[in-house]
Amino acid sequence: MNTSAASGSATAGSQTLLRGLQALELLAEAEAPLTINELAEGLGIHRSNAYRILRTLEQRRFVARDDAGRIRLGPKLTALARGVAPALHTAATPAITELAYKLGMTAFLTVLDIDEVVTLITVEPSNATAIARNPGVRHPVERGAPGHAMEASLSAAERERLLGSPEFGEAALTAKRTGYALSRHEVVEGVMGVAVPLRIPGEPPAAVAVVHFSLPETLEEIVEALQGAAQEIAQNYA
Amino acid sequence: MNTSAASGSATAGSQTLLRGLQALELLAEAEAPLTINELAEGLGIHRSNAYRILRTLEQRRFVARDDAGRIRLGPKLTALARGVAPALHTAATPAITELAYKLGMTAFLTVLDIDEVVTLITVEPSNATAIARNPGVRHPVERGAPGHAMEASLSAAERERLLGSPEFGEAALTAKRTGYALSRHEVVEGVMGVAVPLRIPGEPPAAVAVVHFSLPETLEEIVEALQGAAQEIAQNYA
DNA sequence: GCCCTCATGTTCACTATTCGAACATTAAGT
DNA sequence: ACTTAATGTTCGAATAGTGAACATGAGGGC
Repeated sequence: MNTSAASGSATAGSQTLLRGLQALELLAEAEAPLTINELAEGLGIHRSNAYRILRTLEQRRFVARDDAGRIRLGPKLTALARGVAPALHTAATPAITELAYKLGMTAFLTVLDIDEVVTLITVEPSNATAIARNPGVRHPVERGAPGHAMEASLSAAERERLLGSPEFGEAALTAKRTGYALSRHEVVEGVMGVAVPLRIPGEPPAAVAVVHFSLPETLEEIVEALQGAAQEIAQNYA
Repeated sequence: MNTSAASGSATAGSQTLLRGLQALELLAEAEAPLTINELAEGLGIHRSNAYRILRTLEQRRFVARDDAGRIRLGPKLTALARGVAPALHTAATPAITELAYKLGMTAFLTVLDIDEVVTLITVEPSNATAIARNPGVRHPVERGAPGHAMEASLSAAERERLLGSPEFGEAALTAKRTGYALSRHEVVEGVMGVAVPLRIPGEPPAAVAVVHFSLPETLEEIVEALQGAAQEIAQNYA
């Protein structure tokens, strides 16, 4: 038995746990709840194994079954997600909120997860046209202002370790020089983003950003506000 | 080997997966990142097992190690949490936002996870004094207006299956009659909550709620706005 | 410098745990 | 009533998990 991992004599991982985690990923990606057959097939395992995994996930409330017996992620995961970078969350929420209302734009905080940008906090001021970049949204670093800003905040060695090469991208080099990053249409069509990096020792590389529909005249003001927010977060950080 | 579960001849769960999930819970509850020793001890397992579990969790990015080698939950979990009740999320976000701005109070959506209330969505209008009830916050059903409202929306049979007894609490009975629930100081000291139930077939019992510092004169208006939001969500639900 | 201690990480033989074919059971078509 | 399909469980064979013991490295005191 070797589904490409978890075997071999070297130091491997745990097969059953791996499959359980993959089950969670599968359920998160599926837009509709899955049946056991779909789950077993998706994992490439026998149904009876899927059952054992399911029981365990259910027992810990990571998943729940709806009226029709279909399997879906449980609210427990939302609770778990609260444990992601709690100190950063606490330090950043007020500053991001203030930023959003001050500029009248959707503001957010992102962190770098190896080679992916993950949105942690989003605040939409009431007057802003809704630009959905909800917490949990994820995409490669190469796209979008926050990605460029975070890439720019890495040392060559860090970049190599995380992204596999020490050579910075065009946009990141620009951001390294100017201290902020810009993007157009890179993540959401028709939307522009501005971001500044935020590095806190012990926390992953992060960025503070806002998005808007058009290039504002007041780019300098925006960058200043972003940098102010970043500083405030760093200071409030316990 | 029987750490109280995962053994026996009947239909049991998976030991390794169970421990992996418990590791995630442990990391979520710890306010600071853990060392491997702490993790192994917390799980009551040998260090070498903790390593294998850790490797697997790391491989899937459920956890990450910081510069000091300490273990913390990864942003991946925030991404996963996006898969929790996505249809409900989509249907509810606009209505909750509108509600918050209309009433000038912190508004939120909760769901019932067996016997616990979990907050899924929170919106704070700019003028509201910050009342932190962030997504993922969790407490027993017995406390708070949303809990009472959701309890009231259950049938006796459902209540028995979920909570172990078919006998409704005082507050839930009141809510059953009036159609909304009230609470004071039950979750956050000095804060009052108003909630209405929201049942959507295929989704867990939910509630729409707002919180405020004092009992407003306009309770009727608030209840009407809440009911309006609940209806809107039900209609937008795909 | 040297020795001691504590924390991290890996190896390997033994066995508990997982695997999956086969068997039940219920539901929905035809 | 017969067929197809989906859900759930059982049990011996085979594999993946367990933890004592072995490495390695980083301080800390003397």
